[in-house]
Amino acid sequence: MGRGAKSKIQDWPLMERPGFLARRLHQIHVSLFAEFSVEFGLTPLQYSLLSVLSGLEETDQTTLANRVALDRTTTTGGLKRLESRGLIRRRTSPSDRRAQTCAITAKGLELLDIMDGAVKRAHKETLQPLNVEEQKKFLELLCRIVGHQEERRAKVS
Amino acid sequence: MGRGAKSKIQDWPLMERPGFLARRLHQIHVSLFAEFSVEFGLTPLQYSLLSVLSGLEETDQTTLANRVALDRTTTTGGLKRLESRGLIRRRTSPSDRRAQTCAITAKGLELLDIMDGAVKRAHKETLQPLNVEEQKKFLELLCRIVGHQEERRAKVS
DNA sequence: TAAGATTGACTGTTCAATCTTC
DNA sequence: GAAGATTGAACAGTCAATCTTA
Repeated sequence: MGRGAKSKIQDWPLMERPGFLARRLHQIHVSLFAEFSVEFGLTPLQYSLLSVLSGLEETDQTTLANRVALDRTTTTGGLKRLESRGLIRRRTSPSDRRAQTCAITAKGLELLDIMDGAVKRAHKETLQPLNVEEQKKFLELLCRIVGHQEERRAKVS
Repeated sequence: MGRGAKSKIQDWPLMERPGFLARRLHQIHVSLFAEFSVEFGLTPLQYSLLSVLSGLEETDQTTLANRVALDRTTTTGGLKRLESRGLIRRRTSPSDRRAQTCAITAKGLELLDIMDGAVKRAHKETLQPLNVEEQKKFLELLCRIVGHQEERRAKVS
């Protein structure tokens, strides 16, 4: 039972590796999102930021980054692109001059409203190969993985 | 039943949106992969390329890109990084002077061997929040989604 | 013309370093 | 010093344009 006796990883098909499948799933959704909503010029990330902002009052960037589970740097980049299109506004926090706060604009709310149907279709289409029960089960399991790993991350950092 | 009667997307929690969860799952795996194998300096993508190459003879880049479901440009980038570390070698195809072929080197095979355990742990840890049956079910559903969407992609292009 | 690859541009992602403010 | 943000570097991913060769 020395080393070499167990199967090597190159004998493990890509389609059975969780990491590979995770990358593909993400890739597929981004592709479908683009397909359904190219004309709006928002990426899934930018859309997430905008839709979360729509449910919040003026918020500082760190809080927002945590909400969408993003690096602060990535958040800054996305917000800058949204700001340049007038979909959000940013300013220095009046209570803490280190902090930047941001809020959605009327134009941003309007775009969200217009995109609503296309975005829902993109999400739906991602799971389309499964039947309704399977979709429910899949989302439940996926949600548990993400939820637990978030706790894990919280412990580590 | 006019527009506005149905629930807006901002009332749809991120943790129930397939696209958001897909991004998070991928993010989590990349993070775990890094955690278990920083010392080897390979990313999951580079590892995929290397491990697929280990099971193939000298292969042209387009074939390899299709195998790992990657854009040709992304593949080129990854291969260049592997080549610069001497883990693979590339050359112009003798049969078609437009094509580049690549093959793994002894050094590449050796690295794969050393990394084997860490990589398996990273994949395993990604699904750790689920019990064994759930993991099996989850992978099965995930695999079906990716498989079907691949057929879809094939049809479109 | 079409196929293979590369380049450049833009976005996303993380990390380290830095700057400002607390 | 610590907490906010930004900048720069490196890698990943896609697309359009270009170059070479078939």
